[in-house]
Amino acid sequence: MRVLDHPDAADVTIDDVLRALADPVRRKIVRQLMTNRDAQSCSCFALPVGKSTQTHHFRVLREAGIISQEYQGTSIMSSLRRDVIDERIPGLLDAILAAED
Amino acid sequence: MRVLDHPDAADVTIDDVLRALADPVRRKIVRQLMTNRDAQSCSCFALPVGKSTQTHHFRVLREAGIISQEYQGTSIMSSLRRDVIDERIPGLLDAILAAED
DNA sequence: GTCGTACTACGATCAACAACGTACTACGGT
DNA sequence: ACCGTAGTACGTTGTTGATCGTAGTACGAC
Repeated sequence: MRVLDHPDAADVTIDDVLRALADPVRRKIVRQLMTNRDAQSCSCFALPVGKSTQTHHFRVLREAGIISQEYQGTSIMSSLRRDVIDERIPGLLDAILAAED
Repeated sequence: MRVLDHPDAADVTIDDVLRALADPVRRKIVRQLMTNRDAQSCSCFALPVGKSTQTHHFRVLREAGIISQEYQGTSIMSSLRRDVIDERIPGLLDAILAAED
């Protein structure tokens, strides 16, 4: 069972977070994770890019500290690290969710 | 007297705004404009990049609708379009200002 | 008009990044 | 053991973007 590593809350930088959120595909992922609060597998997201590109975007989000991912069978369940982002940049996620894309 | 054009509030997209704010130099400009509320000339900003690069960053911010700029003599006075951003993406600027960079 | 200041325009370079396809791994089910 | 599913890894391509330097413009002051 592979394990993915996630940055500690203290290592989450506003720079990484904003760079990660400056892409519409990744914002779509985040928005879906905010509205459906449960962890979801990557294939639950109808993204307009190929599979390997999806992998890339999920990794960017994970490495920025925005989502957490853990293996569950052949799937990876992703969920929002709301506590972390709300601690580091309070209000950011809500502001982005509220604004229509 | 040259005139610079600015996007209408309605044309300001979250995509452009987030892309613009995903750069530390541009965030520094925005943060300074938020704390010193008056319009300031480009040379008031101690930015760690060359002059032509500064021009580039100011233009990105202006074209994203985040700042307005107008000529005043040989200088260009820049100010934050707080009303526009607060209308389009309420809470975003405050969230970014509050978070330490 | 001449000079200095403030900024722009243009062209170049280099790094970052989004996207893809193919080949691969890991796991569950049969 | 075999197959299918879910996702990764790797190498590549094309685009965007940050940076710079140099040359140029526009204005104010003298």
